[in-house]
Amino acid sequence: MKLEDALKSGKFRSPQQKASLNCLYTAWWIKSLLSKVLKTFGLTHEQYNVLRILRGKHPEQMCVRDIASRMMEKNSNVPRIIDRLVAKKWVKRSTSAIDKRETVITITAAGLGILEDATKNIDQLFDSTLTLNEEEANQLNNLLEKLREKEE
Amino acid sequence: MKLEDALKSGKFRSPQQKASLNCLYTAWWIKSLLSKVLKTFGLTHEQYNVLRILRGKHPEQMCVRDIASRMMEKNSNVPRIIDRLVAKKWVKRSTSAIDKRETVITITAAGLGILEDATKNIDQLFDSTLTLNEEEANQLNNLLEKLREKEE
DNA sequence: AAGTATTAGGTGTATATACATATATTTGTA
DNA sequence: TACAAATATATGTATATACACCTAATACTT
Repeated sequence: MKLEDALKSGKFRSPQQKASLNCLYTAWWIKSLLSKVLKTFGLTHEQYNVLRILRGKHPEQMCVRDIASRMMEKNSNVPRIIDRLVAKKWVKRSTSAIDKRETVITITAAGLGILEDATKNIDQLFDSTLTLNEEEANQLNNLLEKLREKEE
Repeated sequence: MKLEDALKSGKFRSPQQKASLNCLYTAWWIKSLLSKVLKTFGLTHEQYNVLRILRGKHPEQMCVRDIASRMMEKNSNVPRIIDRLVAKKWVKRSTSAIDKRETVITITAAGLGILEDATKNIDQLFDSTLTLNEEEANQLNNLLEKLREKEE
């Protein structure tokens, strides 16, 4: 669907402005797809992101700050997301012995299990829904990274 | 910045998967840029979106449903966003005479004023920060629309 | 070593998303 | 016409974002 139709609006100031809005809309669209699957596992997008980050280092633990620095949305309130994951017993929280300010987080076996199941479903959905071929995906990645070139 | 650096992660399952994440991250990045400017005007991203939609039809009024259908994030809770805009006197809310179920919204002169000021600032920021040329922006638009091809 | 600055994480608040449900009004139909 | 179904919006709840501020622990400075 063209962005004009999605937003019922025909006017954009420039292709560059349209590209920004298109990117925002596409991200919303992808998130909706994701959430539809994650919901069946009792996960939110952000909780899923934290679990994936933890699996990346497993069996090592990670402190809250390390997790936060790997989050997509850099303002995520990681302690609160971890609250929910602890409640569901998908991660464990404990205080670091070396630096008592630090909270260290470990993903549990149950957490690894739900992550694997959810990931399998998401991968399937994405493979069947996202229609870019490899070359187009590479092009898109390059353009997005160019767009963000003046990143602080 | 490459996505790998932004997320401190080197592993993606495929260029397609990376493209999805890249899109989510870029959207977050664009939103942050936007919010930085909007904040100085006491506006949020969504409030700004509603004001722009209203200006598009001004001096006509719009009902809540019409506004909602033009929002980027289709699950936006438009009545609540309008609450905040009414409180700041940037829009007026009244009941439709024809269909008393409908609430019709009009942007005020103050609303148009703040919108113009904010838009001027945003356009400047974007023109100076987003580095794609016209051809690249068009390419990006095409790829994003292709990505969403299987849109319901 | 004492006192200050910095750092890590937790907590509070306003606004938003996502979604379920409630209420008022209108439409359609027997 | 009366009543059921549909529609428009508002409201409630859990979770998230964005950001300010608080507390405890560590590091730095003199």
